[in-house]
Amino acid sequence: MARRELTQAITTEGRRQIAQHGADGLSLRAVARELGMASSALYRYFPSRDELLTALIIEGYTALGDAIETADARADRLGVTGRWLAMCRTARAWARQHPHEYALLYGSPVPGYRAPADTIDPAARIPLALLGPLRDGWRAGTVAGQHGVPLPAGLSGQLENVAGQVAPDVPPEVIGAAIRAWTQLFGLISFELFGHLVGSVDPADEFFEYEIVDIAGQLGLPAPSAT
Amino acid sequence: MARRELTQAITTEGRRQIAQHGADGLSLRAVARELGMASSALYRYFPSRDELLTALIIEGYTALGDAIETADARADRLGVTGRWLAMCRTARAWARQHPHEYALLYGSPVPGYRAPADTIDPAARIPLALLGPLRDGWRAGTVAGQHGVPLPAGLSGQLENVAGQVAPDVPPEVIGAAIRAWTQLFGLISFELFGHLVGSVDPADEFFEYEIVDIAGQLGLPAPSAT
DNA sequence: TGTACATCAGTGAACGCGCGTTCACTGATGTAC
DNA sequence: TGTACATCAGTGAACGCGCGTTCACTGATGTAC
Repeated sequence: MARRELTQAITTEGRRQIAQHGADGLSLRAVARELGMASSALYRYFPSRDELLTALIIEGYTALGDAIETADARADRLGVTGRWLAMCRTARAWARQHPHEYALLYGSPVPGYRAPADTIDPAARIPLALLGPLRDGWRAGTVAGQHGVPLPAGLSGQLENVAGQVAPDVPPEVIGAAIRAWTQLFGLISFELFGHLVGSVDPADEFFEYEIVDIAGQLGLPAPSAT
Repeated sequence: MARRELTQAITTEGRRQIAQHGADGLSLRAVARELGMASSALYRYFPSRDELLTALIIEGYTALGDAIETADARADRLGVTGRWLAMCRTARAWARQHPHEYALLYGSPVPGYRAPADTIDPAARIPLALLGPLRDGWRAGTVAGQHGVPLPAGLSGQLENVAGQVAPDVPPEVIGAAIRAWTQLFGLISFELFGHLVGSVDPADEFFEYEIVDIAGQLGLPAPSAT
C-alpha cells in the first residue's frame, strides 16, 4: 500500500473511532488493531497521538467547510438570504450526522491538547463562508451597516482588524453582525446536540428554522421569499 | 470525620481535579490518594465513578444557578433589563472562573456517560432564572409577546407545553424568546471559553457587553438606562 | 546483467503507567441486655 | 456496670484492563555501479 493511501486509511479509521466513542476513544493501538498492523507501525505516519488528533480536527473543519461552501454555491440563485439559510441547514445537518466529530470541533477542548496553528485556517473557513452573503448584501446595498447599538471603541478596533484581513471594504458593524450570527448558529447547534433543548423545544427542527430565519432578519437580510 | 463531611471532602477534591484536568481527569484513585485513604474506601460513599461525576454535575449546575439567582435578586432595583444584564455577566464570570466545570456542564457530553434524571432540575434553574425578567416584563406590559416571525404550529405547541410547566400565564412567543436568549448567551460564553473567538473579538469583554445589550433589545426589554 | 548496498515500512516485545472495581479482612464504636 | 454482639468505615492486595511510546530487528524493494 502506498504511503498516502495508508495515511488516509489511518485517519479514516481514526475518524470512525471518534464517531463511535468520541475524541477520548481515539487510541493508536485500536487504530492499528483495526488496520491489522502493529501499533508501533503507526509511528511511521504520525509522530504521536496528538498529531493524529490534529489531522482529524483539520479534516473535520475541512469537511464541514466544504459542505457549507457547497451549500452556499448551490443556493446562489436564491439570493443572500437563501444562501444564509442553506448554509445554516447544512451546518446543522453535518453536525447531526457527525455528532462526535462536531463535538471535537466545537465542544470542550480536549484536555491536555493544544490546537496547533495548522487548524486555524481550516477553522476560519466556516465563519468566512457565513460572512459571504452578508458581505455581498452589503455591497449590493441590501444590508445596512449601522445597527442599533453603537460600537465601543475597542470592539470597533477588533472588528476593523478582522475586516482588514478578510473583507477590507466591509464596515466593522457588518463583521460584528457576522460574528454574532456565527456564534448564534453554532450555539444553537451545540445546545441541540448536547441535549440542552431536551424537555423544551426538542425535536428542534422547527425551532431551528424559526431561529435561522430570525437571525437573517437581525442581519438585515431581505425576507426569504423576496429573492 | 462524619459521613456528610467526608462525602463533601470527596466532591470538593473531585471538583478540584476537574478544575485542573477536566472531566476525564477525574479519577477515583487520585481523589482517594489526595484524601489519604484507600481507593476502595470511596465505594462507601459513591457506588461508582459515574455517580461521583453525576454529583459533581449537579453541584456545578447548583453553583451556577445560585450565582445567577443571586445576581438577579441583587439587581432587583435595576429593573428587568438590569436583571437580565446582571445575570448574563454573572454567568460569564462563573464560566471564566470555572472553565472546566463549565465545560462539564455545557461542553461535549462525557462519552459513555448518560446524565441521569437527577440533573434535570438543577440544570433547569438557569433558563428559569433567565426567564424571570422576561416574564415580569411581560406581566407589566413592558415586553411585547408578538414577534416578527409567526410561530409554526409544532413549535407553538412545544412552547405552550413548556409554558404550562413553568409559567402558565406567559404566551409561547415569550417562552421562545427566552429559550433563544438562553441559547445565545451560552453559545457566546462557550465560543469565548472554547477559543473560537481567538483572532477576532478576543478578549471578548466588549463584544460580550455589546451582545447582551443587543439580546436585551431583541427581547424587547426597555433600554438599560431607562430603569 | 549482475552484484553490493542503502532505504525504510513494518514487527513484536517490552517499559512503565494508571485506571475502576472487588473482596476478605480489621478494628473501633455503639447498642442491647 | 459489665459483657456479647452488631454495625460499618476503612484497608490493602489483587484482578484484568488498556494505553502511548521506544527500540532493536527483519526483510523486501529499489538504486548505483
